[in-house]
Amino acid sequence: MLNISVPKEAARVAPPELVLTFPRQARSTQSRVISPGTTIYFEGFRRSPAYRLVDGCVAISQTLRDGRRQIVDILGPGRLFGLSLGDSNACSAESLTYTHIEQLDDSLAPSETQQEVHLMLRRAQAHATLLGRKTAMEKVASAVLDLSCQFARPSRSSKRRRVTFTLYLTRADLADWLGLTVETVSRCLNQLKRGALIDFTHPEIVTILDRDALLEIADINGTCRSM
Amino acid sequence: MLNISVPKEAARVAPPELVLTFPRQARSTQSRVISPGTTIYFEGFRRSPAYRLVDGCVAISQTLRDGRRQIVDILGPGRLFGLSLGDSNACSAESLTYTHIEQLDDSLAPSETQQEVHLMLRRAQAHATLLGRKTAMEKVASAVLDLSCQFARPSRSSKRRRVTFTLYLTRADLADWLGLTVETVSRCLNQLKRGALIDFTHPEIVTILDRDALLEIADINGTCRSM
DNA sequence: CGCAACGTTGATGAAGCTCAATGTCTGTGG
DNA sequence: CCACAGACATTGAGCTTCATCAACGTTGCG
Repeated sequence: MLNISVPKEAARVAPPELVLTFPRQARSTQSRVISPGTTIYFEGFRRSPAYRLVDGCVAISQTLRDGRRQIVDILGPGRLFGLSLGDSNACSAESLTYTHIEQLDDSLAPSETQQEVHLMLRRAQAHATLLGRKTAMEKVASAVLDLSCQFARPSRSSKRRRVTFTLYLTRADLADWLGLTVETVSRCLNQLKRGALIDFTHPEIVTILDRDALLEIADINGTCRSM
Repeated sequence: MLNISVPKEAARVAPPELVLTFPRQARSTQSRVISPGTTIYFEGFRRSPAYRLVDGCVAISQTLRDGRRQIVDILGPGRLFGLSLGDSNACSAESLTYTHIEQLDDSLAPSETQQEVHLMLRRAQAHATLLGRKTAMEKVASAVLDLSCQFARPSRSSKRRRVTFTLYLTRADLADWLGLTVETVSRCLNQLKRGALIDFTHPEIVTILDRDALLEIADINGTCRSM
């Protein structure tokens, strides 16, 4: 007989009260700062407007019926999102920190949105390769490099190779992004720390100590290497 | 110490002689049929023209340095591909059977390519969720459903629920698509067969016997459910 | 303080990988 | 026609990686 067990997991569906609504307001560009953990739009619901992420961090995710969640992309400053075409959102979007977003009006140059969609696609493909074919260690190294590019702080002394960035993702977010568990993510990060490839004292402020070694492990294929 | 072992695997990089070249020819739509296993364009090389898949099956894939391969999408009749923007291909494209493709000229309605890019993105996101969060059984069920939609044969008697389709992918291709191994794919397919959800006598002609049960297992999120 | 959310660490278990043997099908050449 | 080779698929046995379960540490906040 066919005996298929669904992984048991508490339903982890986001509470719908948190969904963001903009006050009605005519014409001028709507801009606002939202708190960590705000759902900007929700998978399956009527399509939302598009946004520009001015500052902060947003996770784009999908959720299976039983609550398993997959973060499909992590967005940093400058990225656009909510550009889908259908009449419902394919994904949810959630802020991971205080985040400044701007609602896009229709006057945006189409080439800009087109470029963003292509970027999303390239990143989604690279991420599929990561999810399907990389080991836990490789996944974590890739994630650290990707995030260091998107969230690098202007290094005050510019001592080369020592990029520091804020990790807006919790270990659980990282796990949902990388197709791992919290524990595995934690173990990998600490292994990288012990190996002196990265450093952190607070769990959310990470410094890259040996970028080349990380690149070596991550086996990155262009997408992030060039970032 | 940091002890990261790379999965051992023979380099599986495609032989470059097989790369497709079109004969130079002015203006008229170029159309041709290519053999199974032909590389239409190669990851990292100068960007190719775009194509329409008239008939057959094409795999879009990426490869890690050590040869691990991830198939990022499987295309059936009607799909467009090679639409990337950069100046090199992010992925390779390979035919999996005798495949009729048409080179697109620039006169194509931009809305059509735009729609295709959005479709690619939606599918890549759904696939990321599959790769990161589904079990082997769920992955295989999802794949069977997806392929049955893209490659369903016109059923002669239209007895409902009994869709039959040609599985152009080998077990190895399925494994590379689903982030599994050949053996696991084979075991799952045979388990579905023993459970009478699908049937096949030849390994490449598959019949769906219980679509609802497959949907139940696959936990599909819209993308394919609606197909 | 005491609770809640998050992170770390260790012990154990299982899903899926690896390795190996065998089966099936197709095409080729004697 | 049959033997054989090669590619692909199946099946079983054992092992590895990562998930699960559990305990404990840390931080921040009412």
